[in-house]
Amino acid sequence: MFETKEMFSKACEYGIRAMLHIARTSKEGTRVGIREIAKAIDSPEPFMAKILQDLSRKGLVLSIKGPNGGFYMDEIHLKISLAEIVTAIDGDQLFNGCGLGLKACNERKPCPIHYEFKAIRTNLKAMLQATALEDFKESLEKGLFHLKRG
Amino acid sequence: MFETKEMFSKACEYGIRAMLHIARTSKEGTRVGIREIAKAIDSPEPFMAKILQDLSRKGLVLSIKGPNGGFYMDEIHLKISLAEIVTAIDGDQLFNGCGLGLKACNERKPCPIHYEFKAIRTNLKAMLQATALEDFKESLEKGLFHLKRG
DNA sequence: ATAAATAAAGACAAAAAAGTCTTTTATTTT
DNA sequence: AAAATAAAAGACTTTTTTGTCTTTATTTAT
Repeated sequence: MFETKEMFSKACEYGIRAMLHIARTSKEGTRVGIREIAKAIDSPEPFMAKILQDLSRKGLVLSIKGPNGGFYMDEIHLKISLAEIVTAIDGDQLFNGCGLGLKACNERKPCPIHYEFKAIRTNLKAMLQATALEDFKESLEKGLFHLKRG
Repeated sequence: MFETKEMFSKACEYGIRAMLHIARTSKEGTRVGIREIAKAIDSPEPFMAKILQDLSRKGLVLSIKGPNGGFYMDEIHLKISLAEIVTAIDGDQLFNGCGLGLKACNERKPCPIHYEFKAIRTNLKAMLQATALEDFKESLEKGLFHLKRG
């Protein structure tokens, strides 16, 4: 009937993968264009453009227009955590919201799964906060991981 | 731009809340109708009907038509875990899927966050599997938790 | 038997997410 | 300056999810 709900939105999945790709290719003066990014991570090009433009507006990635333009990062951007990317694209409901969607859910007026869920969320957030783009740079360069769909 | 992605779908949130309400009101020979359920958990009535009919078809809850009809549970249903409800409505991607949406992601060909993510998923699944409807019955009857939106 | 109550089923509508296309703007190269 | 390249912006389309409405089937009470 419904089926297949994932942790992150498609936009967020593409966003994380694109950021990892840019981190991998980002060296001194190297920029990578949307076409190449989309090809590298196997995502729909115009949708990818929208997501990256959003991330660029929010300062998570740098870009310049024109020939030899494209997206790139400096040392500071490599320290961006997965949590920051997720928050920028999907918001913070995954980390802070009530599992049952109850607005008024809090310590004083908890939903049934409040305490169990809080632990999971905290855990998830901690993991994503502790994981920065640069942590993957080397292993991505060595080809130990893949970023393609299929 | 996008914002506010939650862990479960709306259908799943309503489904869990409705199941908790039925568990709470379900005593010998007591049935509860869709109208009352929707009111109790503050969900859209016709949408609630669709979700419950789906759960009923899948055997997670019992129902009978006609006067004094409605939804109810027996002892066995009270042992249903939150994981079973989530899987029935949202599927198992949350527990088994790749965080970055990569179909080919596995131990041999892992995505960058594969290992970190696996731990979270396992944790989440374990928590939801370990939590059954009957675990909330008493505290719900005592009014210690709430199931309303606002 | 008939009427009333209720879930089941399925068509329909609205909103949100995902994806595409076109035009504009900025930059570089010639 | 002009042409080419690439991101930015925004309108548009499609698909999925959420939500609504109407009709049908089943059960109970009268």
